[in-house]
Amino acid sequence: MKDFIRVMKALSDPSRIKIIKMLGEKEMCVCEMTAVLELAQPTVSKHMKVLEDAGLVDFSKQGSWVNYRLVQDDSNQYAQTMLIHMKKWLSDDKQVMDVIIRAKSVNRSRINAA
Amino acid sequence: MKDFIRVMKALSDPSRIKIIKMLGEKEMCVCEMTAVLELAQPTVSKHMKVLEDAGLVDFSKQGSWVNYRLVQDDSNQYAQTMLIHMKKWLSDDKQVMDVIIRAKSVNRSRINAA
DNA sequence: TTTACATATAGCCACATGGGAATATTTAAA
DNA sequence: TTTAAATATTCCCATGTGGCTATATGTAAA
Repeated sequence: MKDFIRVMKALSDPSRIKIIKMLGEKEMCVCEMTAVLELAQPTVSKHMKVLEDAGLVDFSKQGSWVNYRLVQDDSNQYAQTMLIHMKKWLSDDKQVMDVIIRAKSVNRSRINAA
Repeated sequence: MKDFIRVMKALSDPSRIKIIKMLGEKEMCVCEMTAVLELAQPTVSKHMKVLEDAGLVDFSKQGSWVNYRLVQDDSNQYAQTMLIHMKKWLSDDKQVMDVIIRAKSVNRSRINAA
């Protein structure tokens, strides 16, 4: 029950939905998601922890960057099933389309250059 | 986005999950669910409104009783898909099994007889 | 060892939400 | 029209949560 509810709660927030949809397109670091979502960096970090605890995302470290990606393995049935649905769902949502477009052009090495 | 999140939020609470699982077995009125869940009646009514707004349940009135049931039609894709998963998911959960057993023996005409 | 950058954590605030008691509303029976 | 039962609504409280700023931690380059 708790595992299931953790997944449902994780998917109950617009910012986290946007993150899931962006990660469906490509791996991203926290600073890239922060730039695209226009949220404070700690806010994004907190969201990533919620998603990770739910079994929806994991990450690999690359220098000081943390690359987040959607979980691939089948260790959490609820998370995996929901991720499969999320591939199709909300793809035509205005807010989602907007962040995906901006995610495509974001560049981690230029974020703080402006 | 809002429709989707409404469904996720509706499924983010243990009491509402128990209600969904019970309604998967049979239609129930508010007084029956109140008895089985051991919650106050207004609490159950409020949960039912959340589930209804999410497109997960609807009801028919029978005298002063309100019979709630899982939505059957396909008007809300997210709700329908989740209900299909819920048929299988959490069926072996201890809390869920407990309420289902008690739901089977509850009798609306005897609830206030004790 | 500084310095700079990326990320995480801690602490705070406003608001959402699950719970209950009290009360209003609805419906049928007396 | 009372009366009684089922349900919905209102109001309140404690807790959870998304947002932020400030700060700590980690990592690599100078």
